[in-house]
Amino acid sequence: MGSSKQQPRRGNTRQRIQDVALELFSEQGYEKTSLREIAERLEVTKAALYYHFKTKEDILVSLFEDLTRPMDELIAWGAEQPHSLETKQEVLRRYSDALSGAAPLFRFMQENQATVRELSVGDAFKKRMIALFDILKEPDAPLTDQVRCVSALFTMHAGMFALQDVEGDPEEKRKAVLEVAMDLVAQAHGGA
Amino acid sequence: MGSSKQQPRRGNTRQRIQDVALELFSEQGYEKTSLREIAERLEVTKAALYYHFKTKEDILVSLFEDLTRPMDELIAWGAEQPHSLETKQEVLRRYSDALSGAAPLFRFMQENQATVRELSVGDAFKKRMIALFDILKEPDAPLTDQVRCVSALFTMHAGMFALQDVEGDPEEKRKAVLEVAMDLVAQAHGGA
Amino acid sequence: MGSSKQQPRRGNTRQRIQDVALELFSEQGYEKTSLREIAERLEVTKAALYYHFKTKEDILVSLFEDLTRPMDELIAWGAEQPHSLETKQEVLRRYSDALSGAAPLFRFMQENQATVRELSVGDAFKKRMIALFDILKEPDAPLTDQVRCVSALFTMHAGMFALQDVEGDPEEKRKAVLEVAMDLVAQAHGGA
Amino acid sequence: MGSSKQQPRRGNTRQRIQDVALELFSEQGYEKTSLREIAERLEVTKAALYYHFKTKEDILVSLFEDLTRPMDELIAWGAEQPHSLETKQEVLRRYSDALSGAAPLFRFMQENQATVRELSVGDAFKKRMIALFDILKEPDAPLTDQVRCVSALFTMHAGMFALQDVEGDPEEKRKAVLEVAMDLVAQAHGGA
DNA sequence: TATGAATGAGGTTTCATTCAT
DNA sequence: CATGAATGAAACCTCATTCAT
Repeated sequence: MGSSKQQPRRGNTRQRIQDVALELFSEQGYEKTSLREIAERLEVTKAALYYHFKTKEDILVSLFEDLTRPMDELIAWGAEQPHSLETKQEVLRRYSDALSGAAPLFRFMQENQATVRELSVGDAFKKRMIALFDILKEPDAPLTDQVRCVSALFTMHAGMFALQDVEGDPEEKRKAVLEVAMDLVAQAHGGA
Repeated sequence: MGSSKQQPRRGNTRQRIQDVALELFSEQGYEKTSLREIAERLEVTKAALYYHFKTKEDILVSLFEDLTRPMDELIAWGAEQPHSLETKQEVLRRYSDALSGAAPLFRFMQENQATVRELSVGDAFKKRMIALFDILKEPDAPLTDQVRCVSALFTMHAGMFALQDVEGDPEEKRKAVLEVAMDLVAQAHGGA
Repeated sequence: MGSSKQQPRRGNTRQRIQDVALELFSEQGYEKTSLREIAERLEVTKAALYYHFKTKEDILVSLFEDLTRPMDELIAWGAEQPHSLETKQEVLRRYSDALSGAAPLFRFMQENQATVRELSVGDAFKKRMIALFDILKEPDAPLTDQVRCVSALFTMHAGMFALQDVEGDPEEKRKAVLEVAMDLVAQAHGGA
Repeated sequence: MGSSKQQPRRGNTRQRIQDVALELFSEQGYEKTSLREIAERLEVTKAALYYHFKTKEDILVSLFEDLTRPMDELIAWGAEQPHSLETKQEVLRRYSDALSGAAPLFRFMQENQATVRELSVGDAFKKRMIALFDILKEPDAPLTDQVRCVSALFTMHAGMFALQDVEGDPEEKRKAVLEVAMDLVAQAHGGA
């Protein structure tokens, strides 16, 4: 407390870097966000960033690892359940929750696909998508129903951001998005 | 004619720049594609690009303008039709055609949203999306149906790329995507 | 003519970069010479260096290629001659001439072996040494005579610099160095 | 003793730093070896190095001082002896022994002359060379014989490394090198 | 004896852009 | 219609070093 100009910088710097980085990455994109910018916001030198992370990409990787753990667990759980509609719905419900806990990261992923594709997190992300897709779709579903499942996924990822201009409270939007996704998956499940 | 060793290279350089640029932009992203790279592929100097285009962004703008004209016309037409289901379906059908004629550009738009948002084409793109959305949705549609319309749009844009790993012939995929989009819009129309 | 501050910079920049680089590399070493330093001496920006050379190492490579051509030819010639003492002496004589035409480069090579070993020119240099060694030594020479040949080579490379503190005219020093080298090789030739 | 998981790590850290540093310096060169690298190999932090040595250069200086003491003594002894051939030969013999006890350091000195020249050890090394040279050569020896003495020195320093590719057992190589050096000095002594 | 956290200076490289020819 | 030469800004990253604990 008090007005010491230079507080002793406790052990939270790593976390603060992640916070600022995620904010900037998701606002401006990965390439357009320079380490200088991140450092300046934190009133730290660039070299300090390199004390905590080996490379720029490493910052992103760390964010991804920290924020997508719940999804990993969810997918692992889902993959072991029976392929029933109930399972699928439960997965969607929980996925929706997880998403809103890591919204900025997913906005980032959505809007920086070209960049992310070349990065190691791109692979991880793609694998997750495929795993989810395999949970939602029936083994020999016709093309149309496969599209429905993909569409459900996209709707959940992009829906929130696309609805930013639409008036209404965020929680209601989330429910609406979830409902449409559930619907699509239900149709695909029935149509098999 | 005469004894030119080089390829004919008529007044088509501008076009060739656009072709290569679109290919690279959509493959690697806008920021990761340098003018040097474009120039090298064309076996031309960077300075030559500046004879044909004022800036890097200008290349992108020109691509956008040239390739989205059909959509502009479609939207203008659609906005004047009655808000019937038939109109909406007709718009979706024609939009699907237009999309497959400019697939790389749309892939680019989809995968570089963060970049594009700051550029002038970002605005134009967003306006188009909103215009389309206004054609598809009923004026006072409930949130869920609005999501369905947004979802239909996203499905069309992203569907093709998302289905790259799924086996099947492209034209059939396109039809499947269109069918799901039509379905969503029909539900939204009926549910109003 | 006259005192224009900024002469039009003719097509000699590449050459001037090489000159300055060689001077600095040989004075201070490769790692301790920064591109900033080279650029400043030439009153040019760092980026200009990159117009003419792809990397820092490339500058060195170009120097090596340009300055060691005569040696390559000499070695190629020597390899085809009979293994007589006359051949060996002729090679030494001509090598001594070639060396004094590229003295700064060889001083650099001598004094930056650790650095150069990791660089592509290191390999080229080593190969040349081995080729020369093979010309000078008899196929089954005893170890001592092999050492004499190596020693002759080293004497020629390092001799000039090591004698900097000794008083005397450079041309005479060169002759003395050559004489000792010739002697060593003659002993080795006779001793086989 | 006790249940320490780590290696004993007594008060020998200073020594271990020197060992690793010498290994890396001689393998990669002084500039290319960073303190981070040394610290990592020792599983210690960079700051720990600064507890034992004031600067990076200090590590090198300490190595030099510790490893060249025998030579200092040898040179001091030699300077007081009569300038006879026997003295010279004795000096060479003992120098050869001393060299093989500190081979990596001398390899380092040989291969990093450019770097070392600016450092304090450079001076010390040069002074030693001159002192040795003064022992080996006759006061008014003709240029050629001076070259022979320099050459003898170079042969001993560089010979071992240059012969790495030649087959044969190290101890025999050392003897061959010594023999050639003795020969050169004998010629110089006789020729005066 | 050592570490954790940070700094300041500087390194090489890349980029979009300009302009005289 | 195009090139050759260059620039200024900025990028990512590494290094030796410091200091409170």
